[in-house]
Amino acid sequence: MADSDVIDRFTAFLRDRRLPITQQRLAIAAILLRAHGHMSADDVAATLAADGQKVGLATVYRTLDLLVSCGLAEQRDFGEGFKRYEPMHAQPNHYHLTCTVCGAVAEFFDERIPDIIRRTAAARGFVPGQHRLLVRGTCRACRKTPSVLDRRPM
Amino acid sequence: MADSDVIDRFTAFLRDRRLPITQQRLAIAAILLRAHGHMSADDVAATLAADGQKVGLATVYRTLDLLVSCGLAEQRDFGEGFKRYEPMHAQPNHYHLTCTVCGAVAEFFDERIPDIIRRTAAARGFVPGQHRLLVRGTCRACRKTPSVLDRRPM
DNA sequence: TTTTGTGCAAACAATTTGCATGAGA
DNA sequence: TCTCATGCAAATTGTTTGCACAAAA
Repeated sequence: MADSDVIDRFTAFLRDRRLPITQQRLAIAAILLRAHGHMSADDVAATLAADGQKVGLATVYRTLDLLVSCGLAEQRDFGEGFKRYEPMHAQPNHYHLTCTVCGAVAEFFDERIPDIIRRTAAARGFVPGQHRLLVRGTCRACRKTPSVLDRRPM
Repeated sequence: MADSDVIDRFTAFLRDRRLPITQQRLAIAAILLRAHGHMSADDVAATLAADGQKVGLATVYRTLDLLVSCGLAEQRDFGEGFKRYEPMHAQPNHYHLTCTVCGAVAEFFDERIPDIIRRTAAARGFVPGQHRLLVRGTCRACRKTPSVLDRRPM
């Protein structure tokens, strides 16, 4: 639950691999893991900069990779032309509703979906791994602006 | 059904907008629309080149955009770092099973999924537009190689 | 003959990499 | 002190754009 808990998991991971526990790594982990949204590498760097810490973008990318490797974060692609990183303390398996007007991302889960996938896959001899479901649309707040800007890849 | 049918729709679209019907446009449309898979811009250019026709990559991109605009193709992002284009003569709404070993893409559809989405969205005041479901895993043929290469964005 | 397209090369944006220097253990 | 990380700048990759020339209407 506590932030420090997650940071501890990260430091344990680093120690385990005999990798230095640097200020930058801790700062980046703190920013991403404390965030509720889905941040881009740039978002992380900007937050860091706003905080007075200047960390190179390359370091941000490298550290985000580490967080992904140890399972504390996941890379996401919403088809925006860049990637976002999602902290993994949330539900392990969930789907996304993204608003094409304001960019807000809401999450939901329905266990019927993995079930449908399991059956469909089994019927074709396909062994399913991860899956994702992305729904684009308009959130309650933006309802008035239906958004025709939906020519992005799915 | 016939290829020429789809090409006709494309030429009609061009004529309608008073846009020139060029050899390159016809060649690109023919290649993409005849394809069963999901091709990248590079794939299209390579096929064209193998055919003796040399068309600039920029033209390929521009024409693929046109095909998307007129609804004959859709842009897809499988998280590979580049985009693919899918001809739209197939089922209008379907989901993807992609093999992380060989890259094969299979399609399926299950009407319970749009249903679940409609209900979930309604419950939150979200107006759903398009949605997509992507399942990664291992296809029957590649079953023996479970693929640990799954650190790509979802 | 007047659009609009095409090809090429340069421009771009996100991400990665090489390398000299600096910080952790 | 030895290893590995960092920062910067250069390199890479997919895609887009500007512009002189060429093809379609």
